[in-house]
Amino acid sequence: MRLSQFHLATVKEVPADAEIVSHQLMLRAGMIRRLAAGLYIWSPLGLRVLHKVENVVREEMNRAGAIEMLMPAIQPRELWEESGRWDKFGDQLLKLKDRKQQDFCFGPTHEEVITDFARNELKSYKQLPITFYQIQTKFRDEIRPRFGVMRAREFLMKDAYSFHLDAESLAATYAVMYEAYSRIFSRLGLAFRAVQADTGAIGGNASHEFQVLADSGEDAIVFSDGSDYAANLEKAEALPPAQGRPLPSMALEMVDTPTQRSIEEVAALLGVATSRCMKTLLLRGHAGLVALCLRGDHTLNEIKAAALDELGGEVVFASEEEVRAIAGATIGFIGPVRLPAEIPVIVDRDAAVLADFVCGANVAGRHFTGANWDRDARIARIADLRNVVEGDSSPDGHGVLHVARGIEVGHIFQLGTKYAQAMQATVLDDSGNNQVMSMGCYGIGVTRIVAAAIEQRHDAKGIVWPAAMAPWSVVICVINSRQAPEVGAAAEALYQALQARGVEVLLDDRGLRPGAMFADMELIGIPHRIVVSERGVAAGTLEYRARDAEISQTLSEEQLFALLG
RNA sequence: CGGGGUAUAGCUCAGUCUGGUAGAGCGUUGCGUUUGGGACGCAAAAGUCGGGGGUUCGAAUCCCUCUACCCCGACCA
Repeated sequence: MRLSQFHLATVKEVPADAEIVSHQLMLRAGMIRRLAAGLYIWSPLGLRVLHKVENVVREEMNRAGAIEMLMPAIQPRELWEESGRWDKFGDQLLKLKDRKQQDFCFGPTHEEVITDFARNELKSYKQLPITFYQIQTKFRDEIRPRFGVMRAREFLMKDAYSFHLDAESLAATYAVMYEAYSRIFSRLGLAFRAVQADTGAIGGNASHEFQVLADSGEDAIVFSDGSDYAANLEKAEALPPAQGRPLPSMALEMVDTPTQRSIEEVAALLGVATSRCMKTLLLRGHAGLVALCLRGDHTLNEIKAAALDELGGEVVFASEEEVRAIAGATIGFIGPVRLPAEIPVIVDRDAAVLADFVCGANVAGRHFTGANWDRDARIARIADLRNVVEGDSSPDGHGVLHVARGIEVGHIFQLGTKYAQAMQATVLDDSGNNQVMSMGCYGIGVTRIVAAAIEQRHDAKGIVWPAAMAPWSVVICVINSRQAPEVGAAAEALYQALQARGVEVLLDDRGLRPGAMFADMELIGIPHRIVVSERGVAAGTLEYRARDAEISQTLSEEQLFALLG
């Protein structure tokens, strides 16, 4: 590509609302332009990168035996009524009406459509297992789109769906997809981890997320240093503590804590560690309030809490009024001691082995010291309620957990029969009986990968693309060809020679001053740069510099060809 | 949806408190000089000051209202 014939739209300044590096650099490099909240135009440059990602994904899906197809972005309401998600999906589902006032939605995902397709097309167990996939635009009306293309409302996704006669076959394909995903992210040159995940809204059994490691990531992931255990923070189990609860050694005593409402303030006032304080949270359960107790230095895991029978699926904190009415104190002075008997106290495993702890007295401005379970407060039940922290034992018993940030770029699920059952997708088995098919689903956020790659690979000058994602492999920068025609001719010859070898080459023939040219090429992250100038032409050598190198080197044409393969 | 904020030239922003002829840098156009790390000179184009309403002799500025966008919390590829 001759740059003079392309539309490169780099800018020096960047809108103040671009918060993370990838968003800023994509804007500065001119890869994307915002159209509306969560909607982005992909410029010619951006599209080249997007296509690179798409092609790697496509190649690996094909290699794994999946078959490409394409489903409509717009889907009829009836299908979503069948699965029960028309209402359940919530406001993220963009609903539309056509001219006849019939209801449709813009697909946020395609389980319904593919299951409908499968029940019509698949009649016999002999057609199974089979995996379909598409690379297609999704729309989710996110509550808060942000970080540019990282969390946009409209985005490109590769979604695959597999169909099986039984769970064993599903597990086998799941393993194949797991491998395919690992290959994809490796080929794209990304540092990533596959972690065990909560199945969330999509539902089902086993599930893994593929997380690109980046400090700006929105997800917390944990992994063991003594095994290959890795999980989303939401999912990671906090093991019961090794030691049991010591015997009480202090008497229960009420102390004044007039303005100290937070654990930190109370601990500081009383001169005790936050780990000796009891954090008591009042939640609204389906049969009245429920108290959850955690050690003061631990945080509630809302996924674990939501799964408690008493809460039934969601975590809703009690209002200030409810707290005051029941416990006689405002938030900040709540504790398990002398709580009304109708409020069950569910205690975290680590909180349950505390003795002589500090807790709210259920009286405004007062806390207890020397509180002890059984003697002073009832335990209705002990459960795993907290988020694991750095240094906890790994749930598999090997090693210690570490916490990192990640960007979720892929997610695979064993859905089981959830959708096939609801939509009656059945096949005949080998004894002629109808069997509900088992399903797997496998998503990759194609657009998000582009942003995640930049988060991981950039420097002060701009993007540093991994080879597989670069819009062009090499750029030829031509210096002052207007006054030195032999320079232009040499650059043109090299351009032709590289093209003939199948190298994706960009010729910067814009006639800019060198500084401006170099800055642009570094911003957009071209991995290899050749400078053609009067002195190089005179010497018969090429000046080469890798994007991630500090200095240039002099190469012969043969050496360059060898380098670029 | 709750809480906070922003809206002025293509972009980044000043001007708003204290009402009085619309500003800067970058970018763009033309001419000239330049050509190894975002050049320089001269000239120029470019604004319904987010929309609507009000107060006033006079509104970017004060008041009301609507809209869009952004940030902090719950969702997800």
